[in-house]
Amino acid sequence: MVDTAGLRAEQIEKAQQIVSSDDLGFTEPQWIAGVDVGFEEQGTITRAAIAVLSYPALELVEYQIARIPTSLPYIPGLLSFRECPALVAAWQQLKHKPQLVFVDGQGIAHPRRLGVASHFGLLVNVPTIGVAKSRLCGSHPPLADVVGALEPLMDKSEQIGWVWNSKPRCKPLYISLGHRISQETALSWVKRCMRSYRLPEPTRSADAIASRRPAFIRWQAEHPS
DNA sequence: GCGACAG
DNA sequence: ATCTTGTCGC
Repeated sequence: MVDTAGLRAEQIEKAQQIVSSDDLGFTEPQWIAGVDVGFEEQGTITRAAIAVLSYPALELVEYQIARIPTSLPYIPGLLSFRECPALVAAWQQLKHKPQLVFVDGQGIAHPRRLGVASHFGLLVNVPTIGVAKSRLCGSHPPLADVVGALEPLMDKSEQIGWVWNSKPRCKPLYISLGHRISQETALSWVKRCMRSYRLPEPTRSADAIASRRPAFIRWQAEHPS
């Protein structure tokens, strides 16, 4: 089975290494990436995808896919151990190394402050932001029913992220710093990468590729190579 | 003890 | 996450 106690202990140690202040290494990034995973063969194969977009144009300039045997089932709180191996493999295939990465999942908005965005950022030493579609832990005041409504995501008295209405009539986004970025800066970069959809472009592109959405299949057909 | 629980 | 058609609302 899985040594969950050991993995949780590992998270507590690695969380100590997370840098929660701005250490971006850039003024204006040239490339921003989105990473996400999908599955094949009843989940036995994990398919990781990384979409590198130019900034500020937000156009896809490169993407890489890595397929790895799934080593762990999905266990709330231990998602990074299931997804990081494939994500790191895809990262190593990149020709264009992005200066900032958006990860589909939580950053420090995690029981032990090491969500997949933080764990991945630490493994490849790159600034990361966690953009999740639902909540893992923490609480927040009711969100006003208007676009742009924002509330801090709290755990006890500590702010671990933000809950933000990115689009009308859509569930909010749970945004938290992953690594080498402050929570304020993380939120500002998510806002700067929005293009009228619920999810920011880097995340949307990565999801389209990882899950083989029609949008990506079409893009692929139009771009020979 | 009971419920909650990223993807 | 993944399996999937139509359908409701802007």
